[in-house]
Amino acid sequence: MKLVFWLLDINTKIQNDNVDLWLWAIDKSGNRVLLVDHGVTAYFYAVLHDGAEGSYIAKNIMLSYRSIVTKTEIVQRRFFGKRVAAIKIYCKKAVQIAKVAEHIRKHDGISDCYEDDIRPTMRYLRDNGVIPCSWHQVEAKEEKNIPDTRATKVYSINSPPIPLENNSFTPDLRLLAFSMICYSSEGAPKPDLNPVIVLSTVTNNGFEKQFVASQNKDDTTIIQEFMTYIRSFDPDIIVSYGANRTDWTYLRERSHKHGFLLNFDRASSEPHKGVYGHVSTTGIVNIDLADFSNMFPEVKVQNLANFAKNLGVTIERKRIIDETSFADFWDTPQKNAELLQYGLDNAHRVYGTIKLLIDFSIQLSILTLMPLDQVMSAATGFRVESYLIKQAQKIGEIVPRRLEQTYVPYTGGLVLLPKPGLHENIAVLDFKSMYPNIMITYNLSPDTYIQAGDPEPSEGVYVAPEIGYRFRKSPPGFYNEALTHLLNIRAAIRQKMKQQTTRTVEYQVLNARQKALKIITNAIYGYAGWIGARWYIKPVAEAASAWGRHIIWTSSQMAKNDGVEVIYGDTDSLFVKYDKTKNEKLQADIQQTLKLEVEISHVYVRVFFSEAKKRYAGLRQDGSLDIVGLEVIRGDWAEVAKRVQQHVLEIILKVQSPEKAIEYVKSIAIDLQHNRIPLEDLIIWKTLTKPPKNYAVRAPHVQAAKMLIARGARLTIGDKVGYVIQTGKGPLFSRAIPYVFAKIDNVDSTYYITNQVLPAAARVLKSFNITERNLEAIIKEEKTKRLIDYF
DNA sequence: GCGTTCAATGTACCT
DNA sequence: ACAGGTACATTGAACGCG
Repeated sequence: MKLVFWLLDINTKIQNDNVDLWLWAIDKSGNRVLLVDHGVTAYFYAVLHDGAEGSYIAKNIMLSYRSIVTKTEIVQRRFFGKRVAAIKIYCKKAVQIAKVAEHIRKHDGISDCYEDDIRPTMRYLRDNGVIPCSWHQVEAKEEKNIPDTRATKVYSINSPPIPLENNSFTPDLRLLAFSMICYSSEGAPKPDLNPVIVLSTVTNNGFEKQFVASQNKDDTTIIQEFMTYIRSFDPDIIVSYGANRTDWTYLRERSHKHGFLLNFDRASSEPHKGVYGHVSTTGIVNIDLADFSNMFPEVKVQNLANFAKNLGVTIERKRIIDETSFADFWDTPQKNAELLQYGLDNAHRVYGTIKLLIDFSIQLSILTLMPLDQVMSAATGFRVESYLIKQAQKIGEIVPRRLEQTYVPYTGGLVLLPKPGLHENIAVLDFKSMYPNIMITYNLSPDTYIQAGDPEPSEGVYVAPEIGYRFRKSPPGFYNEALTHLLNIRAAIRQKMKQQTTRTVEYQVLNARQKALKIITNAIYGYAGWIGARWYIKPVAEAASAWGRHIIWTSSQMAKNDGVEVIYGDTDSLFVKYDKTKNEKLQADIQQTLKLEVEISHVYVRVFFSEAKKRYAGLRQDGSLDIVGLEVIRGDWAEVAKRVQQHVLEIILKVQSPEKAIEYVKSIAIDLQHNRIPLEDLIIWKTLTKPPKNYAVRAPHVQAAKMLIARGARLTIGDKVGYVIQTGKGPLFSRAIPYVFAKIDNVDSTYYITNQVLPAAARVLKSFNITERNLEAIIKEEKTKRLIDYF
């Protein structure tokens, strides 16, 4: 029978060395179905030496490995752009590939073997043009003997599915968001000791359900009921915040302790570690919102509440209960209701957030061919690579192996020295998608690079400035085609979006798609210079940045020659004095000379620069402030210092009165002296970048982390530690204390004045001849004045 | 023994 | 585990001085 389905998830099933492909899907009637393909082809390439006798070698291989190799073909392919002849070697079983390739690699006449390291799921999707999160059609036969699976029907298929043309709509997916609370009276909960007390769930039909441990904190029943509930609701997607790191392992260990398995997924298996640090739940897309955090660097302290709030998902209740208080809330009957509500709130936060991000995830999955449950947990480099592997197939490029490479840095973008002080009417010129466009214009790609000493091709070369690397002008390289493709599709989508007046579902999908395209496009330059890349060729990235420097430098010279004052510039932007006529002429000249598009992204009414690069503040025409690089937007300064600097900047840029700014700084300093600033505004957050004992110096946040760990907290690399500085003798690090243990009366207000508020304020006021010393003196003066008043 | 100087360490930012 | 460029605070050893 013919079956039309939407592909939700894909996994391999290995039984007696046989690799089957399992496609979890939703059919047109909304049935959850499983398609099993028993006939997956497994192959790899053995690239031949120049002039090697391919057919002879192939015959030999067939003979030597006749129990394993089923077929060989001589094929023409490309490898780093070079034409190569290769033997495509088909094996009976996918599990044998790596071993066979290892042997054949050493054969006479074979230069190397490739693509034995491509995962069977990727191979299947790529070779057959099957796309995750998309509709397909296939000839299917009902199969009865696949036990232990939760699917309305199980089919076997003998030929791969064919994607349908009209792919745009997503079926109604069943979504379950959950959040877990554990009981621990001492420090971080440990699965061997501490029970799960509350499991809260919210589903897409608006239904809330909570599982609460018994009075004596026995979690046997709730974990079982939680699983029963999952099985009966049968979600397609299960979402959490942080479950890949904690909840799944925790629940698993609790279950095992009680003597049962956490086997709620559609194949009755337990959550298990997959690729890219991801946890797989077979047949169910497991999404962890914590994996999205690098998309939102503006959220400085990563947690569910901040994350949700940043996206506009707010819960009416204001109270956040600290993890360390869960036990107290459980033990105090009057607080029970609040604890339960908090759990439910979190499940709602998870649900509200994934609703905003699911379209993007789906689009990224479609673009990269990575299954939906992997794409968000995969690092950028692997997403780019997955996209490139898909593209490589189209041009017959063999996928290189990942090699151990030594890291050798190269020169990057050019940053111009800013002109310090206040400037009026400043236009910001931006090169649109600079690196992608440079790579297209100069055909920078692993397969167009001409190695030093190699002869120049007849079609000519582009020579990178400063470094002199050469790239053949034609044909278009692998990256060139990929980038052109990405940019063109994105432009088309944005055009389509412009035609839409209302925010339809289609608009949302288009928007998600263009975002996915954008992040992949922008990451290709970085990928090219990444030593972990399969297609790593350092000169490609090096040449792109060399052209970038040349372009920004030349443009700044052109501006000067046109009588346009240049205030600042960084990599792909130029800050210049605004003059409509002159700017537009410059824009046109740059475009003509340098072959890259420039736009005037905005004009500042007034902009402030200190002497430092990468730090400035600009006043926009609508009255808003852009603050860049300064303490205000840094996560490792106390809130009080950031607020002071923000106000100082506003006063300087709007009112333009340093005196008023000083008054303000003074008032806060005095508030600090009198402990009138709440403790939470004094917390300094810093990230642990290694295990505390590995630090070479004694740093405040490390000391604070050690104190937290001593009290049972679970802290790992990447966690933020919040501390405050207390009064006392000795160096700073000895006076740092985790903010949860701190008391406002013990806070060292002098530190906050001299090392936080004053430097932050002086960063701006120095340009107006007010130094930290001045400020300090003014504050002291105020203090004595008060004393005199007092006496 | 004490204050000053400066490289090293560490973190977070910009494009 | 996409790149390099940059600012800045704090530590801690080296240094100079008395």
